[in-house]
Amino acid sequence: MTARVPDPHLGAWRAVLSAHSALVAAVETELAEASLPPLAWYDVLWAVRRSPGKRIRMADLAAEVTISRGGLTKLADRLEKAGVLLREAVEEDGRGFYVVLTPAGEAMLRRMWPVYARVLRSSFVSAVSAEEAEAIDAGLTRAASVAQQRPARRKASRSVGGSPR
Amino acid sequence: MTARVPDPHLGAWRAVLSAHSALVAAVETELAEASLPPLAWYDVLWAVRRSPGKRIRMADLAAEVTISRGGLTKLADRLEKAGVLLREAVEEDGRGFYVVLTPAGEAMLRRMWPVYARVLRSSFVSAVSAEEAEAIDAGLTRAASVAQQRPARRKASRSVGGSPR
DNA sequence: CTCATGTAGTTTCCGTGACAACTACAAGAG
DNA sequence: CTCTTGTAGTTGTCACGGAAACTACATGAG
Repeated sequence: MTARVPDPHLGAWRAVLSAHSALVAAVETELAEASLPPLAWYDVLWAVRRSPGKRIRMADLAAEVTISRGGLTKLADRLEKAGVLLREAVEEDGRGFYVVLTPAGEAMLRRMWPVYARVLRSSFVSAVSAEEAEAIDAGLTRAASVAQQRPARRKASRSVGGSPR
Repeated sequence: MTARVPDPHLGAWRAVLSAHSALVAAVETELAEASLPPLAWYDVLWAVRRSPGKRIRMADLAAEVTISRGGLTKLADRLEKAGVLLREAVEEDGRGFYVVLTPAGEAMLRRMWPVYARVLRSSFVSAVSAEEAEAIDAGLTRAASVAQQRPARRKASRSVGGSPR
């Protein structure tokens, strides 16, 4: 029953799981305490903000934030209702929309990032050395890309964070 | 208020997020293809199995698998209905239950692990060097433990001013 | 013993996301 | 053109999990 996964790797994988859940939970908690929206909103806003032209098609956005297209439609509905983004019809393609941020959306991003960053600094930066960070980045980026090759079928979870600017 | 997070750490955090989502998705896919239950079931079964005496209280189990108590009640209901676990009343405490595995539960675990392990080997072990694995384990385990200190709501955190106890 | 308070687990209600069916438009073949 | 097939996005349905109210039992003060 001990299917061979080397101990160091098994330990590393467990660490990934617990760091992920602990940090995401911490970020969500801090955002909620600051009366800010959940991390999912940040992911979407940030994905739009960093896209070329600061606009992005729904399907591409869904891929960016690793959510289903149907799920994104509803998430975007909420964001639009909150006034932080807009859907603009695409001239050349009558089926599609560009998602763009409103000024309120940009502002929201600027309010969320410091909270996110504070958690990262206090829990992640403080606990991980620069060398470890390099190793984590290198190893896990490779693993993620290998794992993504083989999405026999899909499913998803959360995505990336970064600094707005 | 440009909350700065060092680049290596930011990159590492992004890598954690994408590796987590890609690998979890891959495992879920493979489990589904093998007509096996989702990862959440594995987590529960495995947590029970590795507990001292191979039994564990509901609340402790909830903490182990990072799920709310209410959520665990329902998950355990499904598992129990599937015949893979049982709730045994605790003699000394009329409120509580021990969760224990049935033989079918042990068998389920033995069928699930090879699938899980296969994905880990093909996506994680193959992409991550032993040294990187060590660094990932060390760094992320530390980060997780630091992060876990804080997601709990502001309790009597008398960190300031007064003398402790 | 009795009462107040705390704890274990369950239940109710609600928000969210996956999946598949569906609508509208696009694009290439003939 | 027109037909077929493919793609973008939305909608309906469903399963799952969180939060808080709730029940039953435990425990310590008096």
